[in-house]
Amino acid sequence: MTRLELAPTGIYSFEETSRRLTQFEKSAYQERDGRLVRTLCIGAKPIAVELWWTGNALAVEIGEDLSPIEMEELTKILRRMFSLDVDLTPFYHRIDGDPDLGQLVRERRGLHVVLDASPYECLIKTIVSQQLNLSFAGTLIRRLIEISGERLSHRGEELLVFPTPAQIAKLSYEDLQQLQFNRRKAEYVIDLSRNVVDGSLDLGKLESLSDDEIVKKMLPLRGVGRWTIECLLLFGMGRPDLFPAADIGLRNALRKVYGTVEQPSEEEVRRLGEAWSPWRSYAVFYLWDYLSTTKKSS
DNA sequence: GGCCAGGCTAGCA
DNA sequence: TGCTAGCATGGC
Repeated sequence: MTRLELAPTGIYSFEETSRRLTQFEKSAYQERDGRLVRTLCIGAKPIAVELWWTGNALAVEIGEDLSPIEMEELTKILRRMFSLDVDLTPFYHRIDGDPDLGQLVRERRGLHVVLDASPYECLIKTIVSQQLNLSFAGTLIRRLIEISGERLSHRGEELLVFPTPAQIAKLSYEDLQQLQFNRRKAEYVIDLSRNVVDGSLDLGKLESLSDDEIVKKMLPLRGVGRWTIECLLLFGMGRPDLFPAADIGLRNALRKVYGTVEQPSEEEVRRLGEAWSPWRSYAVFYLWDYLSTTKKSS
């Protein structure tokens, strides 16, 4: 057995941060005895990790012994995924005086973005989610993992591991259509995975590129539009200054914040966003959270 | 029952 | 180059 404690940099609320995981990431995170349980891959080796908060650090427990190199890798993965090194102090200073966003940001103090385990996982989940309500999107993602992902036994329970590109590449379009994917979406997900497998798409190379370079590189891929790339940059790579101005959820959130009847246009949203640079990703993230935690009205 | 979902592509003008 | 129907189904 291995145990770690990872302290955050700056203000961090695990309560706020994990709330979203149990609400929107049910296919990846499960709650067991006050801990979050999920699978992760260290290199190619899948392991089950249990996570909880000690009061000032993220505690991690793994049911097996890891080598020092694996420990180092796991630490790196978790610090990145849970944004433990993202100090939000400058963001809070920037937003505190904002008459419209100030309050909703204060109410979520310490809420951090939790990244997907890899850019590939993020891309697949984002493509599946396009144009669907989040609840149904979650159902489709779970079904995809169930038919193609590996199983891992943990405390007498079976946990699912997010499939590798090779595992999804092996599926047929009809396999996914049977899960209620539409034909095109089935093609996007499988074709993209096949591109990763045959080496024509190297997602590992994205890390060294700028946001704009990544947009240029990814846009020609079928099924990948601007919104999808913005989500990849935000939730797959943790880039801090993304603003998906066309996003319907963001526009709904802003309509609610400003109490307007009509949704703001993409252009208006973009202009509003400029005030929150270079922290636009967190402004969007808090607005999305605001939208999903307040009742729908008008 | 109808319209909208944290979009995107292909086909048409 | 710009516009829009169609997608597959759940949720409200």
